[in-house]
Amino acid sequence: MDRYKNIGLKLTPQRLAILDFLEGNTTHPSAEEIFAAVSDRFPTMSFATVYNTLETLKEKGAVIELTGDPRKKRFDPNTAPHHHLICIRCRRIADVQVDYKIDLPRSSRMGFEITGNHIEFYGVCPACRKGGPEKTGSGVQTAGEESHEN
Amino acid sequence: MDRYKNIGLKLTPQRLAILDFLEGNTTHPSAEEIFAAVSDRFPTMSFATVYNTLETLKEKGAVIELTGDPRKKRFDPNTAPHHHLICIRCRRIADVQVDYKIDLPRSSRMGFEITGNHIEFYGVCPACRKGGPEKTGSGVQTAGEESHEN
DNA sequence: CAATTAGGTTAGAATAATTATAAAGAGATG
DNA sequence: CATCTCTTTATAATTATTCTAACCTAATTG
Repeated sequence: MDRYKNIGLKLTPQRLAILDFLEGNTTHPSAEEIFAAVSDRFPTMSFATVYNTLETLKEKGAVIELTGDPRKKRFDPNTAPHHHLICIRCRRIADVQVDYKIDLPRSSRMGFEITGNHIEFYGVCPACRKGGPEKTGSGVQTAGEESHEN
Repeated sequence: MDRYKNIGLKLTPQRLAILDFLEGNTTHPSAEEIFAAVSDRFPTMSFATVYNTLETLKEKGAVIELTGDPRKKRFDPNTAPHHHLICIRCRRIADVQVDYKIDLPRSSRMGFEITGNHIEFYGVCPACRKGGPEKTGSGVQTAGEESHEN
């Protein structure tokens, strides 16, 4: 929690509650899940505060907003460079700590100034493999991607 | 267009109009943009038809649904394996045809059965570099990712 | 050709997620 | 204490997407 003291952020009780829930959390929660968890111990919490706080934290670089789940925003308190493994059935997201050196050749940059990259691995998680969860259907961003496999 | 004849799909005028708009389109349009473009030439087009058709095409593997824009769904008629370069300001998405061999070591797969992967490169597009477009703010999925750079 | 069936399309309602607004609160400063 | 700034809250509004029910169309059958 110390890491938040010096980012020029007023640490209100609500923000602390959110930060406390996020700290060390590897489930990549959505705004909804954060709201649910935090309003338990903090019944006056408002949904707007969750979004406001997340937006602020994002600007300060204390959390990262994830893509990969087209249905809702998800947030990751782990701001160190890492990639993700996404279940195409239930949308569960796991961390991938493997470090890849991927460079986009200048000739392919289309004039963009590159600031970073992120790899999404797709797959079926153990639970879904046994006909488990599967709350979500619609496989996203998977077709044709198999050939990247080895 | 021939590629669509044999995927077991009834080629109605509406579907043809959508397919025609998508064909060779590299702008990764959203449902909204597709609707706007197609209802020009086809004023009776309904939004539901756009979503229905895209969902059907996705199931048939004729288009890919993209992640990378948290605000809306986007679709890519290019189903060959490729990656994307995303402007963190205006959310424009460009194709990256470079082929990367990235493999997730078995020890990092968390029991997932891997089906594919997708790299998102982040950057600032030429237009936004000159204080151009920038319709969107909120940089997504960029913090900490710089260190993947070379 | 009338009746039937199987999608497909449409308009509009309904949902879900997110964002905006306006009023109230809390803390710091002069 | 008055003022200022920022935060929080409740609620309304917006946006994107999905659902529903009625309608349409083409193919099929009798």
